[in-house]
Amino acid sequence: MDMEKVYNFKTVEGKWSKYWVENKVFSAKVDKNKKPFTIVIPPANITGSLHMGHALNTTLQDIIIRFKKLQGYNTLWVPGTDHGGIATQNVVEKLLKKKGINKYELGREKFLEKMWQWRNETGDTILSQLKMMGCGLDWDRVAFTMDESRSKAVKKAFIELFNKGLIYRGKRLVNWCTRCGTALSDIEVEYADEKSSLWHIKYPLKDSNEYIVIATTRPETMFGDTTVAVNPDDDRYKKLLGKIVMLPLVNREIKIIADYTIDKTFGTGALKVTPSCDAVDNEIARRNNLEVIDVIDINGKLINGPESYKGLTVKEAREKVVKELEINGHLIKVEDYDHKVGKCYRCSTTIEPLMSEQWFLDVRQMSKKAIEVVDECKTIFHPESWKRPYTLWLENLRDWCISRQLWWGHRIPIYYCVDKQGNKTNCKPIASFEKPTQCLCCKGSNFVQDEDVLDTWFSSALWPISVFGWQEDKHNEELKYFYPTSVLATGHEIIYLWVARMVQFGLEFMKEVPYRDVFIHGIVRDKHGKKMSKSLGNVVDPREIMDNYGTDTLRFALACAGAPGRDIQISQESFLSARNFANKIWNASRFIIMNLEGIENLDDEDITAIELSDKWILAELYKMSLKVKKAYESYNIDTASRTLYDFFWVKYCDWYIELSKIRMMSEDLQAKKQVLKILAHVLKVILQLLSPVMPFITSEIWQILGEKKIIAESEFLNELKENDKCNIEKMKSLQDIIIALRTIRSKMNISPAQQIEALFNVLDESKEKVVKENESYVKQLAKLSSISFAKNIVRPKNSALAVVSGFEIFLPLEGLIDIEKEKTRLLKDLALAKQEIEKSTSKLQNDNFINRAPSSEIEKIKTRLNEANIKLEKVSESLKFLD
RNA sequence: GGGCAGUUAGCUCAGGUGGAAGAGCAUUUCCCUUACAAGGAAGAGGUCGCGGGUUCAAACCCUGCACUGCCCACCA
Repeated sequence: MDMEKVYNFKTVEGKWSKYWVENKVFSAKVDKNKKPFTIVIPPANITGSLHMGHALNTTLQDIIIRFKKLQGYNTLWVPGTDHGGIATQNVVEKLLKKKGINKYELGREKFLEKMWQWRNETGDTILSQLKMMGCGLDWDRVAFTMDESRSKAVKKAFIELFNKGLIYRGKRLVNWCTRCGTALSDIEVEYADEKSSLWHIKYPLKDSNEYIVIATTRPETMFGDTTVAVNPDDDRYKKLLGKIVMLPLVNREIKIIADYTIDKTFGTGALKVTPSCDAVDNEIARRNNLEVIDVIDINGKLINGPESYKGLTVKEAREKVVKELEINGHLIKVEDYDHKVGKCYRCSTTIEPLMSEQWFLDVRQMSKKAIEVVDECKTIFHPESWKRPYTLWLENLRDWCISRQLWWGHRIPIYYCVDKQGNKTNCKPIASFEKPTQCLCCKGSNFVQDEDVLDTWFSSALWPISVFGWQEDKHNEELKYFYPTSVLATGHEIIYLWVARMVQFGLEFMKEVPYRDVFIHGIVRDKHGKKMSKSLGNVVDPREIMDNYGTDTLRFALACAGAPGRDIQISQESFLSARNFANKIWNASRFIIMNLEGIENLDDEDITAIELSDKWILAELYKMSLKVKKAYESYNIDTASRTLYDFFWVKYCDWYIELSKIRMMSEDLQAKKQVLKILAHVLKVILQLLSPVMPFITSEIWQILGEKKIIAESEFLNELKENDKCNIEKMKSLQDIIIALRTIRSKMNISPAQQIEALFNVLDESKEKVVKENESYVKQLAKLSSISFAKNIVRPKNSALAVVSGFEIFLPLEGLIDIEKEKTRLLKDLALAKQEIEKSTSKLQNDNFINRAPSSEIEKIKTRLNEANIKLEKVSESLKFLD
């Protein structure tokens, strides 16, 4: 077998990603004899190309899917993309704008053609990137939130909800983005700090010289004021309640009323109430039956104010109002004031709250049920700490504004009856899949469809049921088998936008939660903890990492990067160790494979552990395997990855392979076969356990090892239940000796090529046997020419000393030893021993410790004290000779 | 204003149920020893944010506080 010295990921990765797709390795069918394990991918927006967030999200899901497949589940991971509503429309709008095309001039139909063209040309970019990443998705099931079937699901859901009376139309205060020209739901508004001013304005009382001062951040909305509100307990204003004030500049009469929500301590304690521009004010107006006067239109320009203001932008109007108030002496003072201003989550334009006719979804019942199922652990958050934010959000949720004044999206399946002139009649609108033929009220046959489209998250919320064909009429086997899905993996930024809504819709339409587990992972940040963004220029492009270091490297680095639920910081440097790990795997495997050449009949079935090192590595392997599997099961992907790394590098390579070298290269074919069997077995188990994280390199090596089934389709090898802890302890003694001797060699600068002899003075007879039996280990790894065991050995001149594992070891180093260095070393040892004696003694002299600590703990301390005492004695003795 | 996380070696982070502080990177010394220099061996580096408490024993449990980050919220 020809294996390069440095792992060449490029050829390996290309080969396997192609293989998995072409051979439909991850395709799944209903199979009632097998348990399903299902994940639906969070559908990426079609504007997207792979960024670190996707890379993390999909890596974690792929790890879970591949692990479950190895465990024998019928796994299914459904791929797909999202049409992405505003985000996508914005991208195409911008592209057209560059070409000088305006969407309104183009018209709805032509614009949608452009949208579809764009979607068809670039919308699958991210899917091909997921293939490159090796994601074990079922590529026969690619879904798109706006394909025919998913569109049907959206209509079906809308019609059902409408007919239940849960979807209603109403004029309400909504979040309006003047740039996107659409309403947004409450969660689509992001708040940003903005430096502004607080203007204190005099509102004069009618027929009086008195006035009340209000404080506002939005003076330009004053033309929509319908009252001034104060707290009923505010002594300053009690006498003014019910009085009339004259609204400055327009001299309209408005009343001073009391409302308990007014904060006496803020501003002047008096609030100008503009019900059409502010949610709080709107509430006050509702409670007090106040008039609502629109002052800002959907273009962000003033209406209904004085003639000279009409058509001004908010900014222009503000400047003008302030100036006029100042001239008229109404402006008392202007304070600097920082506050949060709502911004569109897609284009960052300042949101104007304004009155608008929209479709709303009544979420009260759905929210209640969505909270219940999480309380009852029908769906479990990992980590659990996300349960509370989820619940709190649902508890305070207001009805969902689901209509958007966009063109790209699912057009609302509502039809209005129109008369011959094309004007809407007063007949009841009809929710329907197709244009109705006859009006139920007036028997008319002319209809127009609602112009609006649905919030993109409406179709996302249906994802776990729509991908399994809930919308299709035929009896649905797939939905029954694969739903509820097993786990949803996502970052915490879309718990509200998406996760909660899927639970609501899943319960509403299926009477069953959409997934058993929700695995919330962190958001990828740069090495300074900043969110990655193009504007900050701190983006680490996963494709670049894949190109430079390989996909397995990217995946491993991400898998290790953080504990569940915590944001992770990642930098170029963090990929180096993963890259090195891949190379280490390659070379260790290459070494085993080289030695396997020409050896036949290596059967996993009859592995016999002959030596201590064999028993030890099998015991460690068993321990590690349990730990890794448990970690995968509980979504502790970082623990699984790190455990594998450590085991492979330290236990397997640094110790077991090193200890096995002699036998591996031995002339004795029996001995050689025996050790290679274990080496190969351990390697295979590691490869299997690691394959979910690093599927490429493990698949390749697995194949080179001669396995017929590919690793992804293999089943976990049985661990040899070698779990005798005794062997781990025995090995520990030997390792301690080896390390002690290596330390001396290193301190004395003895070249690795130079073999030295060692005299082992036995202090603890119980250890003698193990070390004697395995003295070759010590000789080999500490590079000794010979070891002689005896009792009461006299210290040879010019020798170095190690007191370890029940031995006093002398290394005669005539001509090599540096007496001063040895002295320093021993003095340090001595100090440590003294410290230990002090600590242990004081513990053992403490009656409370003796009475209350478990006996095993007391024994441990006694042993420690004993060893320290021996060390102290032997080291001081030795120091005398050095003078 | 609430809620949630975090604070451990120079940097990035691990540390189930409390019993002598760990890794990677960086750093020092030695070594191209026939798998790997993207490597091997050895070392240096930490009063585990601060103050109380519980306990024989606290990085870990309880309680204050400080700082950082995130999310939510109608102080105009």
